[in-house]
Amino acid sequence: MEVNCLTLKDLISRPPRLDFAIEDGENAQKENIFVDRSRMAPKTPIKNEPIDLSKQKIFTPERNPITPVKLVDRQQAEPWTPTANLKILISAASPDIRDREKKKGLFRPIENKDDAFTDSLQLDVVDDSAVDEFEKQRPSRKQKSLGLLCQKFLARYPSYPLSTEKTTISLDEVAISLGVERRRIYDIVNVLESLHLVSRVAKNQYGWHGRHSLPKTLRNLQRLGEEQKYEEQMAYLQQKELDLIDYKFGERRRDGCPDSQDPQLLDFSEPDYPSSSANSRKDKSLRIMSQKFVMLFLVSKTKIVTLDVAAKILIEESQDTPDHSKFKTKVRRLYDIANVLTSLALIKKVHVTEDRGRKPAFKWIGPVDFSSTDDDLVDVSTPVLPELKREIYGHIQFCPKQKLARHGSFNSEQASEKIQRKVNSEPSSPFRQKQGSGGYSLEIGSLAAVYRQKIEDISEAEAFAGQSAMPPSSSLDAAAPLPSPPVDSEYRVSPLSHQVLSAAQTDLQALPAQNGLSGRGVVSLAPAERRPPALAAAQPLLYVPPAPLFMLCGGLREAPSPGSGAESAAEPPPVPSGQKRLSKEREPQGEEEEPAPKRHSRDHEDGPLSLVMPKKPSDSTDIASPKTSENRGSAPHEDTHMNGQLSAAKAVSGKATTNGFVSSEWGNPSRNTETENPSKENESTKEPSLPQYLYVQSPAGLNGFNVLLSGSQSPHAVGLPVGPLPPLSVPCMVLPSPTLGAFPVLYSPTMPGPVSSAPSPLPNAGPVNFGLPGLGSTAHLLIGPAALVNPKSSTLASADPQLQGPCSLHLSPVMSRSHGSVQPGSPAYGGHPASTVKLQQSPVPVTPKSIRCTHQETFFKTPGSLRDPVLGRKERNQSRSSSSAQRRLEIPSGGAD
DNA sequence: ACCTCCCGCCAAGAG
DNA sequence: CTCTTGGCGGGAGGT
Repeated sequence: MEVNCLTLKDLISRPPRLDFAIEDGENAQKENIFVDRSRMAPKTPIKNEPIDLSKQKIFTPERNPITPVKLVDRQQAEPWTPTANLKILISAASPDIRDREKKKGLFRPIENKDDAFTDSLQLDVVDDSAVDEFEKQRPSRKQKSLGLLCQKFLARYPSYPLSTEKTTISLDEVAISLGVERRRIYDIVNVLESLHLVSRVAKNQYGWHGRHSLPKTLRNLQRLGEEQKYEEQMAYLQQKELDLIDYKFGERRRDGCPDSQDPQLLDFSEPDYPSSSANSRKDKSLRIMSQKFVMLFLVSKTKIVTLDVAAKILIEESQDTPDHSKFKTKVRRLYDIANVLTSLALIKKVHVTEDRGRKPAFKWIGPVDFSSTDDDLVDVSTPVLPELKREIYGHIQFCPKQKLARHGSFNSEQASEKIQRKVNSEPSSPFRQKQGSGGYSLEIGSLAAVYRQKIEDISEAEAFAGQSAMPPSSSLDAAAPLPSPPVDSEYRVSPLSHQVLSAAQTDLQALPAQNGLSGRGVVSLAPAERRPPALAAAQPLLYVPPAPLFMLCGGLREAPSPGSGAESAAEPPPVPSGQKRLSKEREPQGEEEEPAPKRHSRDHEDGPLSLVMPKKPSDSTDIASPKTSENRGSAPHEDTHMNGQLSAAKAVSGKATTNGFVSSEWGNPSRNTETENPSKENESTKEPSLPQYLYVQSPAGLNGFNVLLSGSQSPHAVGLPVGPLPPLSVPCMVLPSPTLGAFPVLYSPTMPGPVSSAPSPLPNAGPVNFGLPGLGSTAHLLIGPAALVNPKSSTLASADPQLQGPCSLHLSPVMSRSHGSVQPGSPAYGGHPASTVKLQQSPVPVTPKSIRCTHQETFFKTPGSLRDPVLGRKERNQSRSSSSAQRRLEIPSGGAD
């Protein structure tokens, strides 16, 4: 509270101008802000007002000539955005944290400027030094870029929301929250919609689907692109001068595939997608352009598309007369689209040098192999949980024989076959074969083999329903949610002592499993029955389920909690306990996806491998009492699955029953940043500490799988109290050594028993969260691509789910390279898919957002409800009133509210 | 000078 | 008619 007061003061004291610029990172970003500054007073007051309000948000009422009222509305309480408040509080609470945050800012890549900016601002404010800085900091054009905005946007939602969750996106809210005009949001949403990441639900409302269907969508687009013969067109254009070519194109197009189809095409995957009516304005929509643009990449052998070629093709298709202005316009649009795609870590900027010179181009860095989709996998994995399918894909899991048997759907062989089939099949996609797929396939194949063996071995084992999913192309998508296996008990780990683990951290491999285990931790493969009751906290034990389980997944993103968006806004409620908050914050944002170039850069800084705890948004309360339930098993798989994730998050927040696992990491280093500050928060939360893992080399019974036990992370760092460890809470990871190579592992501490229905979003947690079915709620393994340790790549794996995904799967070299190549600065943080994280590096949880969850969720989720909240209404009204100015968003409320 | 692409006008669409 | 969407392109920041 005090902090808040201070903040206000500071703000007030500042020169008015500064205020504008500053605000939250969010606000800062607004285009409006700048505009306002320059124009404010003189020019259109009306329009400006809203803006001003938002910007000024409370702090500088006086300043605002225009809209004093709002100030009133806003309570004094909210000098800043909630997020800002949180940050402030945090910093006030801990100088260390503050420092860390600062560091982060420094580390952050350019893209993160916003965040950095925000952070710095806040910090500055606190410090008082600020003014100058403000001025300096005023958001640059880049800070206001669509790509950055998109990252923030993505950060609010889980890449792989639980199927059960329905996240709705209120454009108004988002715009407000992000501090931009709605128009900008349309641009983002349109592109996302083209990939079916979102779908329009109603006016001003979109539903968030996440990346679950991305592979499928891409596959469809690829197919369409092939049908359209885009590859040929591109090749043709590239060879010849665009100008000359044009007309030819037209001819070809007609022959080949009708453009008209395009709109339809869009529909393919999701129902929501309203088919666009034919020649309406919509035909030219950004959505369609986006799909076509993506198709070009998917069809291209080089995976590189130059904007001029893309523009040409688009113009052709649109049958517009190819005049120069049209071309220019197309290119502008392509940049818009490219920015969003870059934020999704699907493409990255490159330059192609040709005779003519350097041409702007983009390279596809997203998933290349879409072959394995959920469908098949579904069968394998889930007779039980149909729903999981979606969530699953991209993940490989092992299913206990029993379950399978139970369902009667198949036996181990079948399962393995399916997997392999999946992997191998798909002749249809050239890409996969071509690119990295080879490596990928191999891996999968080996995994499948392993899987099969395991299954056989397991006969006795307990069952848990596992789903085995192949990692589809999606693997690239970083954040695939792990299906958590629900359940139960089979795998338990007792917490390991930190010390022991710490040793491991440094060099996992150095420690033979045996060694490590012998002392404190024992790894035993035991069926559930066997598993001993909870161990004393001090002694860590690892039980390994008889069958190996595992695997990899894309990122985990669990919770879709909309909350992320709330970040700024959501935060409002004072954080009850610092701990809780922290834990929450850590949450990466969903965004995992995100893309965030920044992420990687940051990531490494702290954590070695990190675990990512999903934070659980809403249930902070729960958190407190972790229920370590050893037995969560009872829960249905679905539940478990969800729970697992949630639980993990909770656990984290909760203090991780375990030892502080929670704090340590956030897994997502890369996660972007997202929106606001979250990153800061997270960081603060995070610990620099190393990840502690105990590496056990293929313990007997594991068939070559290596087990990583997470050491506790230094809870202290986070400030989380180290609670008694719940007996089972030790997270562990089992990796097939040979096959997988080093993966970053993220694990979530055990979850508190109950899984809240509301999933917590782990936005950025890059790492994948696994729930081992056997484990019970307690043990969840998260593997974050970022987290993955790859000896080879020094780069940090970005937390990004997206990035991660690939990593975990072992992208083809090509892919990895490309990622690596990604410019750090570029928004495409995604760049390091391949990168394996060094152990030392822990992915830094980038996303602070987690904190908000609870509040946020509500905030975001129910737009309708949200709106009601004062702010929303006001804003709307205002905006509308201002409607004359058509679009200005009024952000007065400052989203924060 | 060229690449990028922010910004917001203003019209099509939706309700 | 009001409000939502979003095409469009001027013009400015970045290199």
